[in-house]
Amino acid sequence: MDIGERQKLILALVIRDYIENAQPIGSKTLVDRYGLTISSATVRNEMAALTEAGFLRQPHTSAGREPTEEGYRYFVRQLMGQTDLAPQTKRMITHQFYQAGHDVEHWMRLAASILAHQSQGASLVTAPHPEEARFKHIELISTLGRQVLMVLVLTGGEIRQQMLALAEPVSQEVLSTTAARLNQTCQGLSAAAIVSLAGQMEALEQDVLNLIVEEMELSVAVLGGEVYRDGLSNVLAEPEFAEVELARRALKVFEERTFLQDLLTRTILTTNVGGVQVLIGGEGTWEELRECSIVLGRYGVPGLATGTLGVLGPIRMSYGHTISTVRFVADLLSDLVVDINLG
Amino acid sequence: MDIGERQKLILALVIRDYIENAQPIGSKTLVDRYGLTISSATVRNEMAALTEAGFLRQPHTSAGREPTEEGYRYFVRQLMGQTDLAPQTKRMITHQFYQAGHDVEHWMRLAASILAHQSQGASLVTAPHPEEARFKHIELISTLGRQVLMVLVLTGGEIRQQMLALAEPVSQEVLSTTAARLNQTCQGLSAAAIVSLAGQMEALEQDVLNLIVEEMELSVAVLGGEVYRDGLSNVLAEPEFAEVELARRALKVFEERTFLQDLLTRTILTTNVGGVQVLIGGEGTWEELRECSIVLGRYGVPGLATGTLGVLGPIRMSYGHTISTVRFVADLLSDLVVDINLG
DNA sequence: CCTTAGCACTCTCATCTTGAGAGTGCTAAT
DNA sequence: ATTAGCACTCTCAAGATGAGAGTGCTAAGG
Repeated sequence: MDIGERQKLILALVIRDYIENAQPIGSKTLVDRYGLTISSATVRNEMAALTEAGFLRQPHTSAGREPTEEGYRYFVRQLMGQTDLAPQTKRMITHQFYQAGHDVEHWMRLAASILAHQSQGASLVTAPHPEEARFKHIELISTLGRQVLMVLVLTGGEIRQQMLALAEPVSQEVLSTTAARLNQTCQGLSAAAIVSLAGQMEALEQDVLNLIVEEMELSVAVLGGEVYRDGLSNVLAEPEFAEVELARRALKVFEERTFLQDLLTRTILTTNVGGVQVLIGGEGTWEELRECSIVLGRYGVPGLATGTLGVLGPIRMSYGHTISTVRFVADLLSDLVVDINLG
Repeated sequence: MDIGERQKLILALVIRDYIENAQPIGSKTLVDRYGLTISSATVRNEMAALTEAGFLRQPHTSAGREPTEEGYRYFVRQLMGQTDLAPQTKRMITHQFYQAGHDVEHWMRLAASILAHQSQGASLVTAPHPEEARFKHIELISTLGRQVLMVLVLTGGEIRQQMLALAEPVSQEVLSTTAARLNQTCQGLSAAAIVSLAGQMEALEQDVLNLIVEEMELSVAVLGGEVYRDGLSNVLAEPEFAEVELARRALKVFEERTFLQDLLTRTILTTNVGGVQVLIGGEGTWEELRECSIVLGRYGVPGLATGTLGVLGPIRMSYGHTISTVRFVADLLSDLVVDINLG
């Protein structure tokens, strides 16, 4: 699918204009608006070729041209080139993270907020979780009664808490010694290894062990933890969602865990940490996202803990800026994961 | 503001019809549709009186009547009567909670999901947090390096985690003994009491103490913890939000923490646990919510830990069902808080 | 052979007109 | 007090119309 230099220029201009104005543009307007030194008739010919090639489209016989999904893909892959955030923007973002302290929850919210704000789209961030969970520390805390609170810390810094109902009340002392014993026994073990320890323990320890394994397995699930979202209302401001039904479907996708699960598992696997993937117009797979594009990134330390972050916007989004932002925030979050694990 | 019996009947019918059809209704249609034994002319007269009284309104000279905000308020307070969920619905909801185990995060998500689904609106649930935080337990866990993870458990079952950066590395053993000492010293104390302990400790303990106090104070803030949302896309399906700009503003309200903070602090204080409050059309205070109503409830155990839950929908929402649902789910969550604390 | 001026043609969109339908308020009769 | 009857008002959907934007094609020029 090779096209000439002049056609590339025209395609880029059409896309750039469409991203800004959300309206098809014709040959004459294009020449006038961007001061081209060729005539509109020439542009018309080139546009006809680009339409033939599947990069442009006419909504109706006598409107201008607008980019097709294929056109956007070509643009993002071949024409756009690497962009980077303005140093000033980077400083501002870094500063905000610096002020946020060391609370993971806080970082997640901040990341979602920054992504949403910078891209004027809806953002999504998943908490970092280990690709393979390993035991680090457990704590058992008695509440009033037979309920025990288990706090489980995994390598990668993830914390999971769960209630455990005992058959009969147990003192905090017994709980503490049990926890201490388990901390020693299970240190650094994987879920599978812990399972193999079963059978050689008394009832209380056995119960706790089962719960530990359960939580460790949940933790490895792609969408086990919390999902942080922001800027959902941004997408409603875009003119392509003037039709509410379209907006509703796009939002619904972002809201439902089952859908996100699907989306993330299918794309995450092919994305490396630090890499960014762009899904344009649902890529033929997701009907509900036909009017949307998604920029997904991954952060963290492979083998230790990773998370996903992304932005959803109209197809007509500003890819350069969004991709740079996702990449930059992903790098910052990766640093966080390193901090938690290595000080 | 007293109105006759027949007027009450007509007002109730208009509201009931408007909730169902989202369209103004005229005298003749009302008589036909509900098989009234009085003539349309009589209904016209009564409607004129209700309009005079401020309960009904005509969008334009020759449309039917629709309820005003004042009309809804009168309806909710005087006309509606107590409603309750169908036993079958209750069983279904209880069953779902029963299956969800004992994980607070899970309960919150489930509550939001059920509220959204039952009311066909957007729901919101805040995690339970103490009205006055008291120290219960602390745990210090060394990560690789000088970073220490502090896990703080408060009365009411709330757990807060925070990173602490030390000047120099400290072994897990030292951390454990420090934690043990603090657990003894601070047991059951309030933030204020812990502050007064300062000054008589070594550097490490002092650092941890400061962090504890900070977290305890955050915990008492109305919106300290996570906010769980669901069903945002539901409101977009309502015909009153065909105008996207309206929908966008309503969603934005639900999204921004600052706004929620405001909303909750102003209304929570006047709501008892188990009580339900209804805000209709922004109540003159919230311009962005002019097209919306909010049903807010509170759950938990006063003095121990409480949380808020609510539903946002169009003014034209089914108040009876929504209120019953909020009340029922609030009761279930209250049981959860009791469970956590009393086993 | 590539480029471009000129032109006839097409299609949308905003604006206007028009008539049916729904609803109202008033008056007079029951 | 209630209601039938009626003249009147206003909205809304369905055509009608014309300006504007854009296209493709042809033929002329470098």
